[in-house]
Amino acid sequence: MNITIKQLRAFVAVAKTHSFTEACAVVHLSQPALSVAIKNLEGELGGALLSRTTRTLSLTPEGEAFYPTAQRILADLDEAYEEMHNRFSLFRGKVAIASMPSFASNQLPTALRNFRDKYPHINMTVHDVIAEDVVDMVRDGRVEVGVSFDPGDTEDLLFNPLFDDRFIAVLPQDHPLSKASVIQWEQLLESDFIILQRPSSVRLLVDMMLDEEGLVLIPQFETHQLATIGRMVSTGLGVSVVPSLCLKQMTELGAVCCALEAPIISRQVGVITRRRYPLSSAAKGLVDVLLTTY
Amino acid sequence: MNITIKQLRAFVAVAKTHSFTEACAVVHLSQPALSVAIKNLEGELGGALLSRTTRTLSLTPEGEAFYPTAQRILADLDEAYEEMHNRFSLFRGKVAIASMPSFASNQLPTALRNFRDKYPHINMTVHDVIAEDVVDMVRDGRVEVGVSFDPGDTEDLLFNPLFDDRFIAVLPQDHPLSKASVIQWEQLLESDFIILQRPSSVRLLVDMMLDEEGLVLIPQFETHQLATIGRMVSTGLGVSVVPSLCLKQMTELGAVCCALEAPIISRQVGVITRRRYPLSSAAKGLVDVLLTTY
DNA sequence: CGATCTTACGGGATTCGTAAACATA
DNA sequence: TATGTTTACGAATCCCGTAAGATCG
Repeated sequence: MNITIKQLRAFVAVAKTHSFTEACAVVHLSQPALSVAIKNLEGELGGALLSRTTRTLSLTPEGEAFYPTAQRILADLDEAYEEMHNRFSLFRGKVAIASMPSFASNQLPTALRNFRDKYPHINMTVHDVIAEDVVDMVRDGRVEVGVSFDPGDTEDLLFNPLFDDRFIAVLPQDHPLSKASVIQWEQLLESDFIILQRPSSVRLLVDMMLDEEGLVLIPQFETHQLATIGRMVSTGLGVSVVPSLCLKQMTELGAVCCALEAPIISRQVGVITRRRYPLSSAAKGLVDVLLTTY
Repeated sequence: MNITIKQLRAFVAVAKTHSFTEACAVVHLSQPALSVAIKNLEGELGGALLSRTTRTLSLTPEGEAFYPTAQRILADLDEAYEEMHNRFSLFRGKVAIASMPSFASNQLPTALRNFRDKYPHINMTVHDVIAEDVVDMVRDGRVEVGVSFDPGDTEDLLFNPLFDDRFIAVLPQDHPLSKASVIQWEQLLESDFIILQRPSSVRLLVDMMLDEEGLVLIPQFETHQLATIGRMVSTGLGVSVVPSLCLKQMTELGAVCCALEAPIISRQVGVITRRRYPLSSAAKGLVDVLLTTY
């Protein structure tokens, strides 16, 4: 079978206009070229589609049957072509991103806003999940882009750092240390402590660090929402530590934030994508926006 | 847009096999040729469909989206191609024929049998209507082929004669004329007469002829079924005239048929088709069978 | 180093447009 | 005869296959 799309277009044009001459203009072909195109198509199909004398032109019954089919195929093709063009030109498409909650609620919105301004017709899905799940979702392709801590040396993932996230102290406004520029961990542990519940990466990191330093933390309160911590601290129930990402949020909730050291706990936050798997144009655009926004 | 079907086939083959090398065999192309085909397709669409290193090959998200579409288009095309091929090769298709009742019930069945034997998969529709309606149905395209009397010089119809149909006398077996080889109209009119009711072409023709010859016919019985005439004649109710087409039928019903002359009423029976409108392959085949069967 | 895809290039087929021939109302 | 389609043919284009180059595991 050796049908070409040009032949189909030629046939549809002739069938539509009922004239070779008029169809010429439609397909941008000379009369003879169009004539042979139709002839070849008929040859491929095994019989005549058009019955033509110099004065009358009509479709054969077979041509009549083929006409809507040819139209449908061409329409389908054109639609697919448009669709692809739109995707590649980022005029439309979709992309899914997963982000750890702290980033999702603090920095991500402005990035999304930038992206939306640049590519208004891209459909987006945001998954607000804990840091470990971000990595998993990227790994098995449920999202193309993730924002989380550096997953370390992995064979199948790529990590593009955005910034350093270090832990900061969160204090009530009337706390004795609230005016200090830098606070030591040992100083902080003297106050009642509010901290995130166990499965979170923040908690795990803090536990690990304290263990190494030989410090002991007796949590007075545990919760699983950063916002709750902020409110509890600001009402004077105790102190806490959160990723610096959450500084703005904590301040808004009425708490005071201070740098924290000895040791400085910090992790790289960045964009995670799959290695050896290509990104969609939309995802490339999103990664680009993320990297330039921060 | 300059996509070609070959490019689509190339893409689908690569996407299916996940390998250029294997796909080569499928599309009967050399590796480099296939490579440029894909490259050109990607160029047309505006971005990459495949992500390829020397060891791994995967679809981009855009390629993933395009793959089923491309498959569908190709399947649609192949199906249309098959369909057309089948029609032109008379392996399948359909044709409608209209025939006047006398021919439909006497000669047509064997022709249809021949046609069916030759082209077993062609769908047929037979319209058993009076001679005038046959012409009308052909004229406005409700059927492609008609069998009827010569419609005369018409601008829009073609007539292909099959045979001469002359009127014959129908007599009871014990009728005095039943042994004659030829009967005159005047002799026949001496007996009681059974004849078809008015709108039929047989009746009109007979009336017209008698008028011209100055003969008078007083019908004893009128009916609108040829079979009824046959039975009435064979039971001795009277005599009649029918087209020679019906000879066999009349004989089977127990009547005797004789040639009739002075004048000989005859008309050409033949195949009617539209002028300047092409026939479908199936219709051509049917006309061919009709012309060769008689 | 081996397997695989890409680039380079010459030959061949296809297809185009111009010009002339042909056909029908 | 005039309009519109087909055939003929030279030219340009496109596409293929061979050979060499590049790249990843």
